[in-house]
Amino acid sequence: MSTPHSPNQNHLLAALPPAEFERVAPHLELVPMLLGETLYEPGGQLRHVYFPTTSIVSMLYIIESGLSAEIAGVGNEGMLGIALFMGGDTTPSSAVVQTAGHGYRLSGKLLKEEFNRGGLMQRMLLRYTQALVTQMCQTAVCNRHHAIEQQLSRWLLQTLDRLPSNELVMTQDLIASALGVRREGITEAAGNLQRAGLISYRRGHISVLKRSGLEAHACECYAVVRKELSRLLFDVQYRQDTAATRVTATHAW
Amino acid sequence: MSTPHSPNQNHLLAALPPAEFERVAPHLELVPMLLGETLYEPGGQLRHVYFPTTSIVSMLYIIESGLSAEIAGVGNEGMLGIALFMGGDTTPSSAVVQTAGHGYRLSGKLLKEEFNRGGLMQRMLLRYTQALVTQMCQTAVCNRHHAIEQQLSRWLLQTLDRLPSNELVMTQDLIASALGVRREGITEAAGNLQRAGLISYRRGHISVLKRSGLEAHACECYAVVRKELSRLLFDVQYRQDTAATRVTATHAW
DNA sequence: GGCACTATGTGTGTTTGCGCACAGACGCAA
DNA sequence: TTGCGTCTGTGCGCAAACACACATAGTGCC
Repeated sequence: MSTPHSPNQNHLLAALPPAEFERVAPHLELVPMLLGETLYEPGGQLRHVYFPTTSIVSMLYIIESGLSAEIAGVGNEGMLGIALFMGGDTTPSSAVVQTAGHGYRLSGKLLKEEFNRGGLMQRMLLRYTQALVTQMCQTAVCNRHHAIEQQLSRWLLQTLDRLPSNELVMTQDLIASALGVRREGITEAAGNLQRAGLISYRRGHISVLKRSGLEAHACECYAVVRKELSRLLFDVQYRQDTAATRVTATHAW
Repeated sequence: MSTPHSPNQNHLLAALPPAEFERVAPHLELVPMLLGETLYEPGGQLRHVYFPTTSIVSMLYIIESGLSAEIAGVGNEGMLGIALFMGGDTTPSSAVVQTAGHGYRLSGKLLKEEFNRGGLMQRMLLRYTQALVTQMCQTAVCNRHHAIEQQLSRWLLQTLDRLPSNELVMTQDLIASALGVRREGITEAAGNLQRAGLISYRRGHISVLKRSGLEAHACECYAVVRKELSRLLFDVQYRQDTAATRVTATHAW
């Protein structure tokens, strides 16, 4: 990537008030996040939190039979490692990089200290956590009641929201294991979407052609989650430097 | 009920250190919670938080088609109204009384004040929230991968853990809408469990005969959630009065 | 006791998604 | 170019859960 990296590419970091940002900034560590890399193992001690910028990470549960399901995705709108400030220090979920890119890493110790100051950072992290909880709940309901094709549409839209272009690098196999369904199920659903002219793909590359059509195809879950995220993070206080303004302005929140 | 009521019947309240308990105790209001009563409407402003003692409340999502799914249950181990201290003030979920009983109500304003002091109350509420999140995630995975019969077993066990006896007052219809499946599906699954000698029931009353058998029948989700709750709330500081000791001692945490 | 209401049992047919098997097709690398 | 590995398309049969319909059996109420 030739694009210069900046913590402001992550919405949460960009939203921190100056004093709080200055305190953590020197400790933010830019790290590449490779496709398939495991950030957290279930039950493992969380040493760092991650603020994705150009990467996307799946939080997923893996059950005894080996099957898995994504319970939430995290991109530049959020962070990973919530269990740290929630006090649990670990979670039963895994975190796996779903789209390669970069992110900023911060030591868990520092984050906790900052959280415990009880300032805007705390307020923001808690509100983000609530948005994440909404996403998890909606996923639970979606798993129960919606068809694969609707879920695929939702998932594509959610992924798209975290990327700069309308193309995602993603095999059907990966999508299937994220949604917790068979690969063939995705082949069929994606085939329908392609025939409807909404997407097009070739071997690991999916392009979204008609976003609006995809929205119409998706279940309500997409809109609910997006709206709730927007509501919860809209009124957090934004830093007044140009970078933050630029980043946040690119989104319709 | 002839049993005397006490805030200590709720594990979270019982775990508060004396100073914090004394501050909120005068404002705790004992309220009856009637079967089917709606505590929170989706999107509605949360005025109070609830600490169930003998009642059980379902947090559920209702989708456009009218179908619903429980995403978590809350009994005397927890509380309702998390969105208040998370900063959202409202959630897209409903909260409906699933087993009639009592609980203590506290004004949202007071709870927020106490939370913002940053003391043990905050620590405890956040840890409980993480346990609740675990429950929600596990529900999401369970919805995806486990059969109705396993889910029913899990649900019965979770409900049982929140009740003093081994009998639950519950129609198949209610269970079905909690699990988000058809009533006939529950009839069939419950029939199997009954034939296996694990439960017995008659018109709205289910008795668990062999708890261990039910545990063997249930999916892993039950154990994961229970273990995580235990881990997260084990080391919270308990008040040293007899009531708290009694209440906490009745559970194998 | 009789009645109405509601809970439960059961049957049939349909749909969705799964499991497995395999064929083709694309893309990278030698 | 050739070849191999991986990704994608497709065609079965099968099982789980759904939708709908209706029969039967408790329970409470008058």
